[in-house]
Amino acid sequence: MKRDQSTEEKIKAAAKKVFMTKGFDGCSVRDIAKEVGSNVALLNYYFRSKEKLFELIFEGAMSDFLQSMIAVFSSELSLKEKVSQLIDKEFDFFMEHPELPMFILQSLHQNKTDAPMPSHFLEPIANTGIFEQFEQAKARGEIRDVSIRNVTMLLMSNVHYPFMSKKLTKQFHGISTEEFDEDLKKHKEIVKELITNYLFISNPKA
Amino acid sequence: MKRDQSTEEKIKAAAKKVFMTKGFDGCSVRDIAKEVGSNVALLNYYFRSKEKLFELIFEGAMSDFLQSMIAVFSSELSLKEKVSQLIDKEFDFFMEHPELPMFILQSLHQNKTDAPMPSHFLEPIANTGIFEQFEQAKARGEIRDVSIRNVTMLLMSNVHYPFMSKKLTKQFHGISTEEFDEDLKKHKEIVKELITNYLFISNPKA
DNA sequence: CCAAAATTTAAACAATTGTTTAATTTTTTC
DNA sequence: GAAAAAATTAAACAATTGTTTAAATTTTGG
Repeated sequence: MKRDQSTEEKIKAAAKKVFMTKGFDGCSVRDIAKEVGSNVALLNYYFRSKEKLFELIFEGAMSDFLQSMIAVFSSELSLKEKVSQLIDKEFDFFMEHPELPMFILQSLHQNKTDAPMPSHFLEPIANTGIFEQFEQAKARGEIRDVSIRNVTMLLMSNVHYPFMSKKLTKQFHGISTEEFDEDLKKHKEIVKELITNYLFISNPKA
Repeated sequence: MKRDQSTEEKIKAAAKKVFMTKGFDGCSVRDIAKEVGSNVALLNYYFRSKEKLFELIFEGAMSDFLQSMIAVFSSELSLKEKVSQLIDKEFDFFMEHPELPMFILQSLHQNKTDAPMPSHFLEPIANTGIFEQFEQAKARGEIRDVSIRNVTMLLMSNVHYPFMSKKLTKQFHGISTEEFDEDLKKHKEIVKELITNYLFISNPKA
């Protein structure tokens, strides 16, 4: 029956590469086939349509996107250490996959459907108990009286945006990729200090 | 010679609307023509090609994008007040044009050319003297020893990203547009406090 | 080794793409 | 008001789009 598992995987890898860099609208199925080194018909043989193939790639990307978050939240650390580690791990992760934030946000942005995020993405995060840990820390007066939604916005802004704005930032300051990467590293440290300083009250209950 | 200035403007307005929401690759010239309520050929009569029309729209968007920044920097305020006002004004501006950050970053991201930003965009900013004001404040010990590039990254991240991530954030938290807008307002205040607290040393020279 | 199944290919499909041509309508100019 | 210029249209163009068909090739199972 099955002859070569690797063909299906090769197509997925090529599709991921092409979709990530050019976006759904910015590429043709022939672009992907060329990347695979095969015929266009093969793509539809395995994945029915361009749209179906894209949905598969997007789901995988979204899963990766949320994975590093879950790993940190599942640990047995204090909230302060979790926040610090989250910033660290997410930065390291996006250093390896710098195109991911843009791909996710752009795909959602141009997605016609307002379909809600499937629960299999969100439940694992809720199941880490991070929300309860946050509310308890707030109740104990260890952190500021700020909503977790606002903390999330703060974290995502500072972790995702720099990777999305590489071209704008490089052109804006007229700097090289090396200089930009230096700025990225420094930014990570600034954000860690900034957010932990803001969020955590130095003398709890005092 | 000229009959109706408004036709050219109507096409530009339609192109702006369509390009902004769907992106260059996500729309056809016929989409724009339909938005205008006229023929496709009219677009090329006025603007030669889809690409030329897009470049025009993009340049205008980039100009708007940087304009609110220049207005604040040109004022006679202290650095601290400028930073605070910048966040305020940029937020208000993007409330009116929420699709602008995504359009700019996405267009740059998929732009094949690595052409540098034209100087007519950057010079007005440099001419405000903001860079000198920043370095002087640093020399006086009023602000932290952090590069202006890192401050820029901090500001842009927190000001642009929330408008780009609306769909992700709404789906992530399962909230309505009204709730999201409330979060946005709160985010603005948090960012103002966060960045000014971080950047400005409370007791200079001490 | 041979038939059946699975895989891969080339070719064609109708629809859509950006652009151009040429004709028509509207406006301007004198 | 008639000739000239400008604006607008319909139609066609070649190329590209996603998808399908049918034939060819390769692999599998007995």
